[in-house]
Amino acid sequence: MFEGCSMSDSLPDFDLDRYLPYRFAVIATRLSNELSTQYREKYGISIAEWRVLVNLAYSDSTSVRDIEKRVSMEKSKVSRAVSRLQESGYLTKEIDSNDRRLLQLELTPKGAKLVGDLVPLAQAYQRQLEAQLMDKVPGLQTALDELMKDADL
Amino acid sequence: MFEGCSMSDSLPDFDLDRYLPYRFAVIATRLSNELSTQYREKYGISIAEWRVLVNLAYSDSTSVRDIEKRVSMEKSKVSRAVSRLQESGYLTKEIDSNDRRLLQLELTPKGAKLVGDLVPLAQAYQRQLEAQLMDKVPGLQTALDELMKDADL
DNA sequence: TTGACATCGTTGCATTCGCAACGAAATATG
DNA sequence: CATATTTCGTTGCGAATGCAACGATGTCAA
Repeated sequence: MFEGCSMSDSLPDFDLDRYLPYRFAVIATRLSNELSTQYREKYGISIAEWRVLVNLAYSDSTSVRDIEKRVSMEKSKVSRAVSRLQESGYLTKEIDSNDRRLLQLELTPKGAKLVGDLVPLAQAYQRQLEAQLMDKVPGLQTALDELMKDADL
Repeated sequence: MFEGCSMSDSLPDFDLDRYLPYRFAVIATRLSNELSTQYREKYGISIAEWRVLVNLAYSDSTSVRDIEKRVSMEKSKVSRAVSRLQESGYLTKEIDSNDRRLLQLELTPKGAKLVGDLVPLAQAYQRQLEAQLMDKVPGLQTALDELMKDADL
């Protein structure tokens, strides 16, 4: 009841363990790291690069801007991830002929093969999380839906 | 059904929008930034520093190690945040007399006053999130409880 | 008691990050 | 048309990050 209050100075009550920004930060870091260590070691891919690859494979995003919005990553981060992936031969950059400011990104066969290797790892991890969460999955997902809603304003 | 499958190459089905590590990363970044811009501008405090302050105020953590575990931050990150806060006069560092490897961190009155200013901002943001989530809050929190469980293994 | 081992906090270093500024290209305005 | 404004992707730069190594201290066992 009087948690966080000492004798002389009185701080407002505050429950860090229920505080959502903090909880999300802790869990997000943990989930990202647990998985990314797996594919970093095997394939030398960073988290940013993973996101770019998956977006190219599973969404209509073809430009840096599209990915930036879809994944809410800084465009400089996307740009550098794309460059590294291109140097490694996982994707190609071409200038969009309709709007020459835009890039047309495309997975190479080598890139598609890499995604084919990476996705099963991700799926296995997702299943592991869902097994841990059990019946709490639907409630979690709908809450996440709500929080993702106005992500692109 | 056949999403993510093009004619020649066949990628495994994968739904990025339900993928938990990705969703947590996006939301966590968004929540942290929205709040931290508020107090960065007003008080010049970073996210790492905020977490150290709140832990000192609202938990029994007094050493760098305690905070490191509680908040799952790298110890170097904690160490540097602590140093900055000390330089600004928000906390004091003393060597633990029982175990001289440990630090005894303590908020100064100035630091306690800062926390008293910061926490209402955090609470207002929490209320805003809960208002958006409505009845989805309990389901979310129990799911987060589950995911935080083995955080300290 | 002594020496091997573990723990705590700091620091060096290479990498990554976010932000702002930039050139090129497209669009809007006059 | 001319030119002001906006958009896209890249890059420079200072700050932050993660990781390993380190000195200092504590613990454990021979």
